[in-house]
Amino acid sequence: MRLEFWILDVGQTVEDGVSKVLIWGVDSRDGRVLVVDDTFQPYFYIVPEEDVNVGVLAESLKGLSISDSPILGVDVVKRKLFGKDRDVVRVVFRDFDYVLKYVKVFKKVDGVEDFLEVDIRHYVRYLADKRIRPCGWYSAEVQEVEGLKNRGYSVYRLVGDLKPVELMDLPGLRVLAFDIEIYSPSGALNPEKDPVIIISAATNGGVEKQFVAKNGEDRDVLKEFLGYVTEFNPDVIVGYDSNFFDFPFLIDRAKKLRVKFTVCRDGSEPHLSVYGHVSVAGRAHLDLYDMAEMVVEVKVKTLKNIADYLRVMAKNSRVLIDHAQIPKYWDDKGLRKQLLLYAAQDAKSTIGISEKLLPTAISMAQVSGMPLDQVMRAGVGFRVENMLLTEGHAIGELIPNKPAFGGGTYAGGYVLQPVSGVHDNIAVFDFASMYPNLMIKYNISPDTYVQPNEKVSEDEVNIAPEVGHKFWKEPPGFYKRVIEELIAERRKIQKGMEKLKPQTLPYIMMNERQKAFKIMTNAVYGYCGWLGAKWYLKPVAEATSAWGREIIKETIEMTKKHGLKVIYADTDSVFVTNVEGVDKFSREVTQKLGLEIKPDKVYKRVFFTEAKKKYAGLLEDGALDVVGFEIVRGDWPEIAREVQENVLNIILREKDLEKATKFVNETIQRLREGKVSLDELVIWETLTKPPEKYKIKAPHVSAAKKLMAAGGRPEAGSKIGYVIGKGEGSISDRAVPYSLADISNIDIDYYIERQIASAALRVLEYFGVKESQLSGKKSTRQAKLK
DNA sequence: TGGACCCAAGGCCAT
DNA sequence: TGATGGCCTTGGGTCCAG
Repeated sequence: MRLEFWILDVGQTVEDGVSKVLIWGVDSRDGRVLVVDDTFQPYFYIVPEEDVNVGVLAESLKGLSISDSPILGVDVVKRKLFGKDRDVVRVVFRDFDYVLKYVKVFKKVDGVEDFLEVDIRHYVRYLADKRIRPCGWYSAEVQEVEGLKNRGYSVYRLVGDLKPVELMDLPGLRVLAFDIEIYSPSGALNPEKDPVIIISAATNGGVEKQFVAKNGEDRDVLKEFLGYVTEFNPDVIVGYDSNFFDFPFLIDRAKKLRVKFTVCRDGSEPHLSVYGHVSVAGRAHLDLYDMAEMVVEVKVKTLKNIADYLRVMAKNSRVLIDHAQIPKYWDDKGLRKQLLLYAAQDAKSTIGISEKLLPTAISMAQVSGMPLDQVMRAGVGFRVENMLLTEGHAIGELIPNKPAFGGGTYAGGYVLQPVSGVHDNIAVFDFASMYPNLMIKYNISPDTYVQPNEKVSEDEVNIAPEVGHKFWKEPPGFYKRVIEELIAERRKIQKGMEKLKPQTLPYIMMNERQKAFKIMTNAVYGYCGWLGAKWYLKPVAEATSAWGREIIKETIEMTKKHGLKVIYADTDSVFVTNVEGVDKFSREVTQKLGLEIKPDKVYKRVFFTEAKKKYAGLLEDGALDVVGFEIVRGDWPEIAREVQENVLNIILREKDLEKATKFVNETIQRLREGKVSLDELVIWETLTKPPEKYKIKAPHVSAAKKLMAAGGRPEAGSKIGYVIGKGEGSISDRAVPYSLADISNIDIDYYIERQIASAALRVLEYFGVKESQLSGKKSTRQAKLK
């Protein structure tokens, strides 16, 4: 029979010595299905030493396989490695568990130089070789496996083809959000001792559930929750920090209570998988914290902050309870209601966030070819690499092993020193996707790179400026093909969108998809310069940025010839005086340089200091656009950012220096009078490693250590919020964690001098305002006292 | 002995 | 666990005038 289904998750197993690929999905009749393919065999390649006869080598390897061996075939095949033809030996297995064992055996054979593709997981290879992408519709010839009813899904065996179906719609996915609360008087969160008092759940169908401990007993909480998961049978499970908190705690707690934690579709228990991800078989588990990274506007990525930014909850109905207060709220019968409400809101926020972000995750899975539950957990490099596997296989390129060493840094984009001051009527032009287009134009790719010692005629190759790397003009390289395909796909989607109504689900999905194509296109350059990339080749990255510098410098020269003044330029953009004829200029640049340059925006007025990568301007619609300044930085306290924003607004809109200065002084006055809340003074910084591993003394590290002393658990990746208190010693000595701080013990002078005045003067200094004109500076104060 | 100056570490942002 | 360019703060050191 034929089965039409949408791929939700992909896994693998070995049964009776046979490798099987497990494809979980939702069929076109809203049924949940598992399609098993046992016809695809794992394999790897052996590269012979030079001067070794590959046929002889293959024969000698064949001799090593014993009668009941899992080896199904040893053949000589033609492939390419970095564009060079190679004859290699392909060894096919029945059971992927044997691959590494046989690598050890074959290593000892004379004439074997290297092994390739031994570390490619079976299902990853399956998807790449067969060009199957998760989160898409497929049609398969299958046979139902009987006797497996009443599991909430049907099982099929693939007996024929499996081919894509052009369908943009999504199946009716069932999404479950969950969130747990722990009763831990010590605050140490120990699953051996501390019960799970509340599990809150919310579904995309609007159902909300709560499983609450009775008399502090949590065995039933877990059991009832598991019962509900089985009953609702979700396709997608979402949490917030669920990879590192909710799931690990529940798994450990269930072990302690001897409750089988059966959240997987097949009744098994979840396990820790690649990229530090908790994998739930048959369902896609997404930790939305992984997606919070994309929300760059939110600097401190708590569930509440992300939910508020995405407007998934009504703000005024919020209950907020500090984690340390949970035991108190639980113990007090009067307060417990609030705790239950708080817990319910967390689950509701989580399902709300998932509704906004799931289309993005699905699109990234489609474009990268990675399963939905891994794609947002995996780094950008792995997403690109996964996408490249498919194309590599299609053109017979072997996947290289990661380089063991080498590398080093190389020069990047060119940044022009800005002309400082205020400029009126400035147009900004951008080269659209500059690096990918350069890679296409000059055929820059790991398989077109010409080794320095190779003899070539100059008209056969493109030679990069400054660095001199050469790339064959023909045939089209691996990257060129991939990038052109990505661009073409994106155009196709954009064209399809023209027929759709905005705000509808199909439109939103297609918009997310075209964005995903753009993101992946632009990520190829970053990938090629990444030391962890299998296709890492420094000259590829180095040549791309060198051509980029050439292009932007030529553009700057052309601008001058057109009589336009260049105010600033950074990598792929130029800021020029906006006069009549700028359109002609951009057409000429596009034509002469063979790379499309487009007008991006126009500033009615824009301000530069002497610093690069910092400017602020008024756009034509009147909005203030701030780039690089403290206003947009998460490591400056709100009070300083607010002052700077007001100063910039006053200067750009009203050109009123006195008014701007007055505003700063009023804020300083407000701070002195204690009319400022602690929240406005908190400085947030990320702990990038455990506090004890820092070589230096720094305020956020010192604050983190104080937090630990008070029972907190800051770790690598935690955002530390701190304020600077009064007293003796360095700033670090006086950094106090936000939660332990007292507004009456704030070092007012520090905030005035180092934060408010510092941020304000960054702008005001260019208009001649001196430090001494800002009231309450320590120096002036001391002078007065004298 | 205190201030000027320099540098490395660290974090975040622009592209 | 994509890249480089760049700004800025902090702490710690040296040098030197007084």
